[in-house]
Amino acid sequence: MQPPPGSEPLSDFMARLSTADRDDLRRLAATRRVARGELIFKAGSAGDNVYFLESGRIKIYHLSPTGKEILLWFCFSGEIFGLAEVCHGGGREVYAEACETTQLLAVRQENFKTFLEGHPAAALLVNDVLAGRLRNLGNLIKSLVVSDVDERVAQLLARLAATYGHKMPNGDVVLDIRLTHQEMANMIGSTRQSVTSALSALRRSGVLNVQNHQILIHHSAVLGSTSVVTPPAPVAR
Amino acid sequence: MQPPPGSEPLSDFMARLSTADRDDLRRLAATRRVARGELIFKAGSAGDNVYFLESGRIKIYHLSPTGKEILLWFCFSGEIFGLAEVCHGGGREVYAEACETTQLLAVRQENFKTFLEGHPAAALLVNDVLAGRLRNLGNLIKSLVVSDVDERVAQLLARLAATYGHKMPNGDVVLDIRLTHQEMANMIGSTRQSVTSALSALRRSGVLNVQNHQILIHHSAVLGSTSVVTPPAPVAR
DNA sequence: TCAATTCTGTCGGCTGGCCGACATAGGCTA
DNA sequence: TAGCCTATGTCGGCCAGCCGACAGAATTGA
Repeated sequence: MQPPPGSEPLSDFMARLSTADRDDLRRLAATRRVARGELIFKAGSAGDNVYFLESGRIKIYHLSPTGKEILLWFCFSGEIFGLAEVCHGGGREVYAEACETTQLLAVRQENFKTFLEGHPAAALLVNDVLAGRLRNLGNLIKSLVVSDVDERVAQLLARLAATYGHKMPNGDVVLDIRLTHQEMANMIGSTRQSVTSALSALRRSGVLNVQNHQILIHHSAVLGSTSVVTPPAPVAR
Repeated sequence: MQPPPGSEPLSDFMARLSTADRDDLRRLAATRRVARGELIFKAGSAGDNVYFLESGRIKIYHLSPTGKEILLWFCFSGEIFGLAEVCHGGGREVYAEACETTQLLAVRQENFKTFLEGHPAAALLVNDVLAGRLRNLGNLIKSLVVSDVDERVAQLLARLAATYGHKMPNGDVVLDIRLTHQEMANMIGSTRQSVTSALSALRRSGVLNVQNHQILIHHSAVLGSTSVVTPPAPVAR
């Protein structure tokens, strides 16, 4: 399977840090345990900390005035989050919520800046992480604008499978992140009902199977076929 | 006027660099002149350079398989661009095109990385720029999902006015970036016609005026009122 | 073990806004 | 000054997909 647009491996910040750097960073950090459904921070609050996920899973999202959740991305073990506003100053614009019981490290903004100044490799790594997220959001915007719901669901699955899927011996890919249709809808700007129907369409056409909350994507399936490799010639102007 | 969501001043990378750092960077750079409509890079090409805009204006966009342009952001004088893919490795995913005659500096990827390693302040500045763009795209996604076209147009104008508008003595704001309705549509995922009608609606309701390609936003107007400051309580789950 | 709650699946009605289509205005070029 | 090209303005048909509604399945909690 070719890497679908928007999938970025190597998001594990802590793992990519050198051992020495990691130890230095750990010395600055306070640990914190968060239960499922609890907020780590919310829009409007001061962005005084940067966080690192030791275990568990959190989601970063906007909230619309009517309470609709716009899910921007997940963070898994090892990932850094909450630094966009910290880099920039000003309050949070997004919410960070634990999807399951989560263990995390918190580092105060000033301390993290000082740390980066003394650890150039870490600073470049942060660039990398931000750049990857920027690409992801750019791709999401593209698909919001040009793709219909069925396509967006397929692309979402392809992206998730590439990043978090487990490859089976026969080439199939198993995705065992427990996602509700509602959450998927929040990730692609659609509704619960539309995701349900898109998924059953995919199941009917045989590209995937759902068994007890695991999604099994068949080996031959070309999901999210909006290829990036052969863009059309730029339009004449 | 309160700062609308998604507006980020201080995007002028070069200006925020210290004089010494700027000189060091200039030594690594080749200059290049690009005419209006010319591409600096395109999706699929190798991301071997980072660019700095000396003068002019460029736009960063995706292209859909059908040739539709998805405009992610503009860069103006002093801004850095083309680093997301460079940080990350891999080819370009977006197009960079000059909106007018443009003078720019090009620095090779490896050299820029080395430069950042030796200039921590610059590396932090890059973080800042990326973080700002990440926030902007996040806000764009939010508005794509929750706002209708009329609202999105208003938010776009508010954002542009905050970043690039000139304040008049009487409090009105003048926006003199020459944008076609088509370009605006490309920035908010809509169509030329819908932007036209949204703009005339705004004109009719008296919040703005258009005279020879300048948009004049009335002082009292509260454009893009989707405030970030008082989000509703998170939905119970 | 039995509520209580949360998810999944399906259906129809309603509509925002996309997509032609066409007319006019404005800006460049010669 | 005429001619060309691009941008603006307006209209109507059409449809993807949102929304409400409801039933059944699956989970959770006590």
